[in-house]
Amino acid sequence: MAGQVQRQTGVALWRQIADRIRQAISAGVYDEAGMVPPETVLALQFGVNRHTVRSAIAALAQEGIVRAVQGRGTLIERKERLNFPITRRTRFTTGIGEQAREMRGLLLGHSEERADDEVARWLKLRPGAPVIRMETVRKVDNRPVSCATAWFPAERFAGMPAAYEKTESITRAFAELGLSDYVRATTEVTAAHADAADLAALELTPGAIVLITKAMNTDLEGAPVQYAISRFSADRVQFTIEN
Amino acid sequence: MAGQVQRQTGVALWRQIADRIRQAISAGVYDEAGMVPPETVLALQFGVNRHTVRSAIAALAQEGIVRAVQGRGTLIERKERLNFPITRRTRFTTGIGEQAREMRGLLLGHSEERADDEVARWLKLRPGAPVIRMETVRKVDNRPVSCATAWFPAERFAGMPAAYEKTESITRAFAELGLSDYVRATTEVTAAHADAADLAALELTPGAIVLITKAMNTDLEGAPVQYAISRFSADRVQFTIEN
DNA sequence: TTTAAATGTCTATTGATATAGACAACCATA
DNA sequence: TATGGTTGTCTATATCAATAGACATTTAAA
Repeated sequence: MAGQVQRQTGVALWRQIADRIRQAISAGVYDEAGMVPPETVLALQFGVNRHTVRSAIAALAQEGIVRAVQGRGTLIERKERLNFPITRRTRFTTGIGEQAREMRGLLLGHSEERADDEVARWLKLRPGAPVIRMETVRKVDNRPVSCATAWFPAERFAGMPAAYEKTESITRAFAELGLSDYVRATTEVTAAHADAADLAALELTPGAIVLITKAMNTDLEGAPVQYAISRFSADRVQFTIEN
Repeated sequence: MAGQVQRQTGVALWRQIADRIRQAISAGVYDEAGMVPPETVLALQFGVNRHTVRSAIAALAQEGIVRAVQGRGTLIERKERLNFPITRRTRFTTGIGEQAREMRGLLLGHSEERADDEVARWLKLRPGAPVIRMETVRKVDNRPVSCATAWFPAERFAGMPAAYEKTESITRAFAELGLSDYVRATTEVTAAHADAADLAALELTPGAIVLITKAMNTDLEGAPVQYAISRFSADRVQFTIEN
């Protein structure tokens, strides 16, 4: 927690400080006390005014990460960061495992459309081939952790939206459609600032970071069955790649 | 490029716009013209004043990504985003492949110290066991793309810093020390805002995003030989996981 | 050589960000 | 029940960020 905060960078001090505190909480720096240091201490630490620290804490409170109690201090409410293993057998539903009590996928919308160049390349279709597109949000313990756009070959998986809405899981939806097993072929990972759609879907505060994956799943014969662009809240998620 | 820009988020509009334009350049959106759209067009697109766009472009010019020429327009100078495959045989040096002309690792500093709990857990040592720590920066075509802290078991790899400084590569340094082959066992990926150290080491502008990996390499018998925390400039890098 | 289109510069104004200080309200505990 | 430590609220001020408009300067092409 040594590095100082930076001015005139286009990123407000209160936001930089909020990010730093969030990270410290997540790293377990304040585990012993179970609360964040007093505002005056933080102000001294970061070399800013107490009011600036208060803005940062207000933002964290808005996210539900801390709760300030007058007279006592600022309590840590939540510090988890979910871990997603990325392997040949990556599945959202089972990947969570025992890290949470409940997980579900919600279908926001879907349509049948023609594959653009990117989708066609990943699904190994010709551009213009019919595909099913699904917009989904995945929630863990009722908190959204990722939103995704997924494409499926239309001929083979016409019933996908209905099956997903019923089962709330890609794995189970595939099973309903007769595909009992599939494997993760490729995953690309990048990061960016959350855009407006992310903020809404993931209930984030502006300036948040999202981890973005572009993933392709195939059946056991190697034929692509799904291409998906998923956006994960970087505060709530990390990936683990086991080779 | 549809999503609008967001106000009162602690991230200045000019910075959000700079990030968006940088990403668009990197994605090849402007490849045809070889230049960024006129300021007035961008202002309309983002729904902001032309002066705000100018601030964003000034920041990108400072990074050396674009060059504004009066009367002509804003030319794109540089648009790379390096791809790093993460596999069982992940190596920084060879992973770059033909994406660049030259790559080198620079040793910033090193020390022998005792393993803390985290390092001990990853290297499968007892806490307090002696380890070599190295701080490095990796450059591709003379531009820094990542900085890393790496730990090695001290008994086995005492000569690591010297070997790395000489060979500028982990793989070659291991070879010098008698380890001819190794494999990537685990990689964790997260993202965060760049901190002060990142900004300096990676020559970033404040507010930038870094992709963070925690990686463990083992020898062919499965014994850990290296644990490293690397921080990559998210603008310059993406990861690909092939399963 | 003219013209259109683009970036560069200047002034002025408004709102968000940050600092500064003072004091109120609340909590735990000595 | 005091007291010290903490968060909450208020006022005031300075600086940065963003908008608005006008006009100069440069380039490429008609």
